[in-house]
Amino acid sequence: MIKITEENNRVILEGVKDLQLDHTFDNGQCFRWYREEDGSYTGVAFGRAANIGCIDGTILLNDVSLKDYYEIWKDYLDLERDYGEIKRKLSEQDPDMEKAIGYGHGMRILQQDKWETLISFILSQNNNIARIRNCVEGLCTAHGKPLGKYRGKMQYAFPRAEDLAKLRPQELEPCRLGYRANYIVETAKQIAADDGRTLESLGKASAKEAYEYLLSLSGVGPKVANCIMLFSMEKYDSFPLDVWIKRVMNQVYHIEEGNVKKMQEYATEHFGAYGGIAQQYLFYYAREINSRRRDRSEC
DNA sequence: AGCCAGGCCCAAC
DNA sequence: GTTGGGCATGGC
Repeated sequence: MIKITEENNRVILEGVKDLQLDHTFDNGQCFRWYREEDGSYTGVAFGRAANIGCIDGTILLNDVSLKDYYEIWKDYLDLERDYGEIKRKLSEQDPDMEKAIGYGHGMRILQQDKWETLISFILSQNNNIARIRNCVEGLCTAHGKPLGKYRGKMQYAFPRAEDLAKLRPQELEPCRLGYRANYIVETAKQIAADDGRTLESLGKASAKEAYEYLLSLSGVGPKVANCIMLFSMEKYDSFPLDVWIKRVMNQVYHIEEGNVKKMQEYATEHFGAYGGIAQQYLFYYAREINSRRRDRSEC
């Protein structure tokens, strides 16, 4: 059980298991969290800026009220889910999965805002993570509501659909989104048309229903749709197949390169309801061992 | 300096 | 229904 205390505009969580900040914020599922010198992360979600740190296994939600903890951060960090159980089941599948989970053991799938996830992953196509972050930040700075200065930097909410829907693609040129600017404006129009109601309703819709609606949006194909369902709609059987995972499916599970259908079937058969979570452990592991980034041990 | 990136669209089969 | 070229941009 998590022990929750509040003091000095900060919420302290003791007894949180299976959460390591870099595994969660630096695994490619989100683009607006920045690592500080002390290993904490500063970012914006659902229109709130915050800093999240970890000392000796205790999670510190800095500049967070108890009210916001219950209304936003508890679910955002997916703290009600038992990842120990999920990891145990997935680890039984094969030694490579076990190894990937050992590597990213503190990863949790954030429950992000649907609209923000939609736009962010349209921007992700044929792009790299470092630049996706710049694209998202540029979009927020240019078109998001200012939230005031926080930790030495002006912070902005993610832009609203109705604001982006008013733009001409050309007006997004300063954000350097490339050809994706057209998709952003088109999709913003589609979402703003019913004030985002359909998009929001997809959380309770079937995976099939959500998938079909998402594919109807400009710039959303199978891979992006699966990311949106996994990272913002709690549809954990969604299995996004990007270039990294395709590589893993080929090299580790020996499925012919490009046989997407067989890859999806393999995921369904072996990882089932937690396919998307399995996919994220594999993604993080595959990328980390290929980037030999600096060691980041922490609690 | 090139290669490549959490792919999708659209035309041509 | 499947396949392949084209695609803006900049990190590395």
